[in-house]
Amino acid sequence: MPSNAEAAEAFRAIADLLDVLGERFKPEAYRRAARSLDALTEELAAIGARHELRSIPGVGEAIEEKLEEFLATGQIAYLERLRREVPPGVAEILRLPGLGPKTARRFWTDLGIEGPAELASALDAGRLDGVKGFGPKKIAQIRAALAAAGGPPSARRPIEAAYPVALRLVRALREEARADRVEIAGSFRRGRETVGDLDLLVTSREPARAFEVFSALPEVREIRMRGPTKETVILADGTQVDLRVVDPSSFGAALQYFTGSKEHNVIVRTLAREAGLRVNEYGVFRGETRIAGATEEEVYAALGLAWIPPELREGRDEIDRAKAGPLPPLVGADDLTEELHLHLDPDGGAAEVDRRIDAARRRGLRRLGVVTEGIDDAGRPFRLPEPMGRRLARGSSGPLRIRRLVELDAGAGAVVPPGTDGFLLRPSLRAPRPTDPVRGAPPPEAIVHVGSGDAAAARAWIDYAAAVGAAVEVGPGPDRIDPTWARSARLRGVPLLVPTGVGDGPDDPLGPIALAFARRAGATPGDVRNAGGRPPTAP
DNA sequence: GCCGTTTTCGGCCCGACTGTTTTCAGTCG
Repeated sequence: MPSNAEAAEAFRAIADLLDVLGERFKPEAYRRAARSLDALTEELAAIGARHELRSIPGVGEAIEEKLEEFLATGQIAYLERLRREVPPGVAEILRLPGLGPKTARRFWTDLGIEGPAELASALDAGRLDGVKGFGPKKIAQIRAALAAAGGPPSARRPIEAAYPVALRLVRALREEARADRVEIAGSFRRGRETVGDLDLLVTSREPARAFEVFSALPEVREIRMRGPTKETVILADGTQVDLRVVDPSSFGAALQYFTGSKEHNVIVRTLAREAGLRVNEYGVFRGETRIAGATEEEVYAALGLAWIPPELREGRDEIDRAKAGPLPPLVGADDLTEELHLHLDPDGGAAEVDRRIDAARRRGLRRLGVVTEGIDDAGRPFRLPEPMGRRLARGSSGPLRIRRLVELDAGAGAVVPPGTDGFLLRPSLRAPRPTDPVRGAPPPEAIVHVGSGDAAAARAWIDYAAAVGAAVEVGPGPDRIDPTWARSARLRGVPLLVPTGVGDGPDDPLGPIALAFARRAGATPGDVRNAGGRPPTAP
């Protein structure tokens, strides 16, 4: 059965080919459908089985037919036909940076160039010299693009990988460039699991200085373009970063605009047009008069909308909900009053215990759950060294209570040892079987180490959690569930466990990203086990 | 190809930047 991602990929291929053929609006229609498929929280096949494909935004009569064909046969005849019509190399030229559909089409139809290799030899033979529209700089740009094409493609990376880089850039702009405000917009701000490029937005009384400092950062490998308000650079690891300097009076509008998503912004602008207004990155305008722009709140308010958290701006139903009034507040960092899954470094001794307890106090946590035995994060049997355990036992004081937790393998027939305050269950390292019992145990507080990669296992564990009243841990990495699964769990009434990252280093992405994922799943404090959400109950 | 308090036709976001131009086309986000 083809996956949602495979269907989206097929539609993007159709869009590229239609681009080359010079179609005006169809390519965007297919891309829009592809983005909708990526955003689905359900498998396409299930929607198809209910005959509800047309309910997907951007799917009309023609695309519905193609989806049904794809689900039934794994192929789309229309795509196969387009592929026969356009030489495969022409689509490859389209993917070179700086070369778009118009240019790829000209190469193909006017010059008979059907792929990157032919383009390279045409350049060497001087066949582009003197051709209208191809000056020396353009030709150099094409050569550079061809040379870079052999290298690694700049794919989207997991957000947790981009996190430390993004923080470094923000710090440099604040401290060295003395920018007044610095925000990361784009999919990073929306808490997407993967980010393509980074969009940085700053206000500064010295814009030139901001660009100077930014260009000179050691991470910057190449300056791709630079104008008076915008600069694009490529970092050493291939990440593209856009820096924009905006006026404080339009900072909110710019932040709204560059946070996206694209689908969200299209709906926002359509709404504005219906109200006789115009929205761009400088503000909300009635005629030539700007009526909002300094903050996001006033931009949304000018359109009759409550402010919408970035994590929800995906063009689903968030705008309809914001018309009706303020959205229920999503879980925030201050709502997390407990940590339920902390592993200490067993070699850290008393200092490690004290450091984590101090951090928990400073953060105002009421309960700190430390795994004292069971299985460590690498999957090995684990028991906290006795001196650390004793020090931990003396840690409860004031409003902070220390809890001793045990982490068990579901398949091991494990027994919950006496003297512990609760337990966490993780899928068996061998064969995940959600029905595997843990002898003599109350329901686990949470299921941890459930990844999103194996859909069948994730679904089975969410079912199990629903049956016994356990929470499921959300967060980055292959051992936690992603926002899509977290949303599905939440809608089934399964509470989420959100790691706090208490005591982690300042660049450690675990806490902030886990929180963003929970928010992306639409979780309010009541949906989160360690934010005072409902406690475990027997089945 | 999709969509509709501008619904069955006629729109479809729009501004920044680059390169090659002498006023603009193409690409990108």
